[in-house]
Amino acid sequence: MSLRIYNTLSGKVEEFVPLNPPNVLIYTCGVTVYDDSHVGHGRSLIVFDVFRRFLEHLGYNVKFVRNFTDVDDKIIKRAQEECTDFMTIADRYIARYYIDMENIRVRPADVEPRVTEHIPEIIEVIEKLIQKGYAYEVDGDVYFSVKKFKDYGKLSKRDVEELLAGARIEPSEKKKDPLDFALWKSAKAGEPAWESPWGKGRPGWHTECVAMIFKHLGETIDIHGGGLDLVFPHHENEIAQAEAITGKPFARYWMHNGLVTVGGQKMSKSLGNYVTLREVYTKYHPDVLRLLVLFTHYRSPLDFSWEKMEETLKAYERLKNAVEDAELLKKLKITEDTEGGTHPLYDHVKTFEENFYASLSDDFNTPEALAHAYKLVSEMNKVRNQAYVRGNVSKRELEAYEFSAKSLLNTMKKIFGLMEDLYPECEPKKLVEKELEPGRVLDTKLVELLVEARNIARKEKVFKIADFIRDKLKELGIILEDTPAGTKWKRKEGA
RNA sequence: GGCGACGUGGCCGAGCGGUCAGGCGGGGGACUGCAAAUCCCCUUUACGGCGGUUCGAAUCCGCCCGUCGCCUCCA
Repeated sequence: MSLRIYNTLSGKVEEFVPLNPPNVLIYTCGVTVYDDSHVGHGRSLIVFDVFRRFLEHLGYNVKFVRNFTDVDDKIIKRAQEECTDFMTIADRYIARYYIDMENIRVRPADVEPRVTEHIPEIIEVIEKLIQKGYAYEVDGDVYFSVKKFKDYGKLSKRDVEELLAGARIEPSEKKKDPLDFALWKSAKAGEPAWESPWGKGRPGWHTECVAMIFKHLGETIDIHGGGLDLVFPHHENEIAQAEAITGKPFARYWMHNGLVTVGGQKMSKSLGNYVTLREVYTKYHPDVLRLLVLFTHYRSPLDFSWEKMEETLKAYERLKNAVEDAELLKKLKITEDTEGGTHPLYDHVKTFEENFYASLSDDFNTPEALAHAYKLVSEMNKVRNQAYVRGNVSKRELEAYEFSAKSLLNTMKKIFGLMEDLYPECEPKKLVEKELEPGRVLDTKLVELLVEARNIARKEKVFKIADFIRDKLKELGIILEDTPAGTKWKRKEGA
């Protein structure tokens, strides 16, 4: 089945055909490391993390590059505020970024280049642009001449003349044309600077991605991604630089994720309406955030709220219960089969898997894919309910349920990165810097002991004691559920 | 002002020409000592408004109303 994705460049959903199959080259714009990442960054990171996993599932050999902008105005400003150098700030937030990524289960990219480690490559790009007549130097600054690049505006569908009308020009700048953008900024006192053919200075923002892509991926890549807010001017400027140099298409497909909003407004630092990833994953299991992101189509806006997190938590538990309860079902009395033939669940699994991937292939429709997963959950629950009501499970049912649970878990784990700590193949990674809540430090053996004591009380019909134990454990973050197959206990995932 | 999105049932959120979304919530019932989980039924003749195209439109076209994003750093 072919993959179809929306290409911002054409404004249409197109069939995805890599330049050199089975290789796929992807680049996404990473973060500027001047502060902690928030949910808006998280969404973009999660979306492309899952998309990459899906491409790998399709059999592509993916090379994924995601950069760090580790020198820029905001980093320098932050350093000045803290009376330190910009590199200290950048290093700190890169370290914190990695902690965030581990916690929200975003896999590292294959290459994660830093701007400060690519200064020679950036200078090379700028030199080529000057040679080709697309850039000019003024007093140590270098600007790209937008009017020289005839395709300017093709990504963001903007008209140069119209842009010109609304353009404003900073009085301090020396550009010849208001639309021109800085490739190289001459050094100001106290700011980081590197030697260049134009004197000491530092790179402008838009050139880094071009230089890094040329170095790590090549002149034409398959997919370039990022947040919708990067379309203009950042990505437009990248195209201008890269294509001015090579004369070849820079990226064949441009993918942009919708923005995260809060109360309908864009989540951003400047508005102060942001929620850091750290805040989210210390309150909720990381899967809940992932699921929240995947429950909305990647191109639509996603309005974040804690209420929605709470709703998503419930939805997550429904998914997880279905998988986990295979274990519980096993504890019921197992009877011999009374019916022959294959259990209907096998068909539902097949349908689920087919539809799940079909949805993802249709412009990466994760909400629709999830809907198919929940249909399987529903079918599994019916089987489970019947078994519970009867108080026994047939071998045939059990096998079908286990097969379904396995399919669901494997798919969710592999593609969506969910439930990674359920039946881990190796030791689960500890959530870094996750604050230990009371429920988390309770010893498993001690909980089991209390559950056992409570069940003795239940047998003796001393419900006061039984309920007391259940209530108190709940306060400590342990949830008890009595089922025909015994008492199930779990740690609370939520706040 | 220009460009681009979007407005779906109580809420969230897919679908984008004709048969299903899905999640969350609310009500009733089954099961249970109770709770939880799960199942069944209901909440559901949903698609911003007004016209038009069509045998048929939430889906296509036009106009209007409303919300948001980009146009400056931004995932």
